[in-house]
Amino acid sequence: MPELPEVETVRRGLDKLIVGKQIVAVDCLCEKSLPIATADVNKIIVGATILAVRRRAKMLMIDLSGNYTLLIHLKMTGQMVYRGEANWGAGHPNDSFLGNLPDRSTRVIIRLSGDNTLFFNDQRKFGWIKLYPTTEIDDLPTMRKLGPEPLIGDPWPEFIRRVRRHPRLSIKATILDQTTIAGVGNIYADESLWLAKIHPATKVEQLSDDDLKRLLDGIKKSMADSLAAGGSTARNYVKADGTRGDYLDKFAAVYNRANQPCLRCGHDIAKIRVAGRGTQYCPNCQMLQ
DNA sequence: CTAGGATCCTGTCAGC
DNA sequence: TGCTGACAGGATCCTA
Repeated sequence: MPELPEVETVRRGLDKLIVGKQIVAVDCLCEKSLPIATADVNKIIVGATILAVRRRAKMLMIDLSGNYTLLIHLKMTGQMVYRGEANWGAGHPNDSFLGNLPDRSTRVIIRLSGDNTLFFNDQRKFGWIKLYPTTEIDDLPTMRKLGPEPLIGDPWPEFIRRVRRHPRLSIKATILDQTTIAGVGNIYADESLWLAKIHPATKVEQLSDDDLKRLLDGIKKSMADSLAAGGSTARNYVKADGTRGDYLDKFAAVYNRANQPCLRCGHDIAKIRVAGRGTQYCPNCQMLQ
């Protein structure tokens, strides 16, 4: 699912397409995906104009006129697809990008002025769209606790302070924790650990500040590279012009490459379980300390 | 407080 | 073919 680069890719797409448009109607096909009272949907969302699209960690914020904001999390399988004057989609990669919509993964349909439509598709129903007064967003506990943004400003001082809070935890579990650093998921965890030559199961207390500096650099590099290409997807991605690209062949050094040769040393990439997640790494380059 | 595990859902794939 | 279990890129809640 969408990690930071993918969510930022969604944000950039939506920013171009929906800002300035009015929400004409909202169709809720799955209550769990849109836990907002129908009365509020009709009173607050319908009729509002979209002012801005923001992102923090893996969450999207769509600011509406009337001082309300839609807070969106795509979780594992959420995606946004826009149909109308443009044909665009980003998020979890599957054929819903290209097929007729709505389909059986469609959870919410947002109808916009100018006969445009925004589909929120989410196969596993883990994602959601919530509504808050704009001024309350920053005060939400989940927002307040988030670690620094990897690609904004200098995250290092906060990153090292927050990593060191968990000396006995594996480094992979630590960086997957959104309160350590924002936006890292399973792909970028594995990729950045490979770049830094750190075994995913290493305890934090075994790592030097230099190790952790390399790891943060790896997080920044893998995310920046992915973002430059329009966000990764495991199988394919649909670019703004509707064509498909293949991320993994170009970027991923370890993710989804079990039993294939390490791009650095040629040793077979191994797959193990760390922090309850499938974990790929090079047993030769990434030694356990 | 910490760390580990179960859990929310649907779909796909490997193995029998 | 049909069944079963494992697994999937997230994050929260529960337990010890």
